[in-house]
Amino acid sequence: MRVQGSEAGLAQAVIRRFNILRPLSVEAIAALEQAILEGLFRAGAGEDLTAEGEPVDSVRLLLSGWLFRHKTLEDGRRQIVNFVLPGETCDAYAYLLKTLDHSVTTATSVAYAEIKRARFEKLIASDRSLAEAFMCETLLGSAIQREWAINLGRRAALERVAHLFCEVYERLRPVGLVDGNSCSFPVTQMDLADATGLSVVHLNRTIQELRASGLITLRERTLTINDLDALKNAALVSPNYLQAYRRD
Amino acid sequence: MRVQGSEAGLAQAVIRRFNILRPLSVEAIAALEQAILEGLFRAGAGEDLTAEGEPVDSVRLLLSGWLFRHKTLEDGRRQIVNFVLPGETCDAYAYLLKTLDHSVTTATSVAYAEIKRARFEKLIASDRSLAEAFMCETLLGSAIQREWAINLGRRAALERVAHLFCEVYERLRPVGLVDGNSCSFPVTQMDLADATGLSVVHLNRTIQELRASGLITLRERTLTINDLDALKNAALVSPNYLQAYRRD
DNA sequence: TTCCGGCATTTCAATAGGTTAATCGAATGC
DNA sequence: GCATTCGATTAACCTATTGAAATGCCGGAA
Repeated sequence: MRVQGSEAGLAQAVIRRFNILRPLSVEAIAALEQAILEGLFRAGAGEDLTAEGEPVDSVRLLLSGWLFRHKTLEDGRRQIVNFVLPGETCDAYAYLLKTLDHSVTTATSVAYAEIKRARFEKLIASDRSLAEAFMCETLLGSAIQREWAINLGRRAALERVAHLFCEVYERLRPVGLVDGNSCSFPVTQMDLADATGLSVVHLNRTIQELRASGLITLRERTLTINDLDALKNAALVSPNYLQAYRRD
Repeated sequence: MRVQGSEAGLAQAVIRRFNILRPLSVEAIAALEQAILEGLFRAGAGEDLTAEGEPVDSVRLLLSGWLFRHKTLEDGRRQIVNFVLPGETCDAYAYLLKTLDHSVTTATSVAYAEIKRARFEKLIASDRSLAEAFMCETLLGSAIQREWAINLGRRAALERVAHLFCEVYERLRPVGLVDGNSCSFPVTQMDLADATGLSVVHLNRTIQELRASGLITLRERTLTINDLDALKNAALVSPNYLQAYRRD
């Protein structure tokens, strides 16, 4: 759905995030904002933005709401391979590949900006820092993806879930989407199970355990981390993979 | 170790691979080859090329041999998050991030080319296709990483191992490193366990099972896939994620 | 030749996590 | 108001995978 009317402020998460990745000049920010405002869209929860096997010809920037990147096996087993959180880029440069290897689906209702390939290439050609910021976005996505690999491959259930909570919290923080020690967490247990590679039943057991230990509160789609250090400890969080989110 | 003397042919895997990612002009190929020959190195098996937490200031192209990308938890649990195979790029653009989030270690003795950041940037600025090829390299790495996520999260032991075998075979094929239905597979069972998120014991059992079913032969560091279709079937291989390896 | 170390293999007991299915509450549609 | 659906929760049972430890194998060093 194409967005009508004034939407000032929507681009804030993106700009904030990009500014952390690379310090941007005033002109670069204006150019980015301009490109965003030219192609604003909204979608409801549970809609596919792109499906595995399709070609893509544009870049999307998520302004608000959450997306899932996921893949499904023939027999229906599904793995959410990553979340896309507000301010993050959906598929920078993906038009270079023939087709997408995974699907992207809205977890909530979302607002996003769509920048067509030609427009995007003009944009990054116009400013070096902007191009680098998009590149960082891609690299950071890869780093997160690798962390998910060790999460799925080597962490036990409790550690996995705890880790995911920590990661989401730390990814939301720099764009201003955490409120004290709470943040939105609009994900069903089924989705959470598919993100952590667990069964729904065991995921539920695991969440109970985290609740019982007092580390987190999770209700009404809101996650509260009662003791971040303790949670990170329980999750065996790696120190380096989200570094680029921090300013020097 | 800096390589001395004539090393013609070493760059073949890289050039072959890049040419598949993007058709390259004669000049681009020459420039790439030139850059490679300027910084040839070798290393023995088991050496760290870069360690987690270090900054990187160059791009590496693997000419021969295998590398592991891996991460380790505090208590020693290790996950190999990907292999780097001949012809593949180690860390294009990684100098944009502060530090590396994972370690890269040689699995075998290797030859690689190291291109310093400034040299690399000059190289990609000189030719659009070359820049795009490096970009594709990065994107393809991400796609593979996502496939590893579903492998670790949702495939059962036998499927996981079968999938890894298929993937490696398909990644080696386009650079000319498969011989009929065989390819080199210089990975100990311990490493393979760390790559598939299994214990060594269970990995061993799983390999026995694959052998017993006649799908593969694995001995003396050589993998033979007796029936590729059957193996892919057992692995529930996804159709799209390696697409870019194929020419149109 | 012998000793040694790295790797593969086997065994066996223990368990983390999966499967199935039933229940419950809240929200939604009619 | 009632039926329906969706998500969360619980229970009972089951099995895939782990962990520890011992054994065997092979190639290299002395």
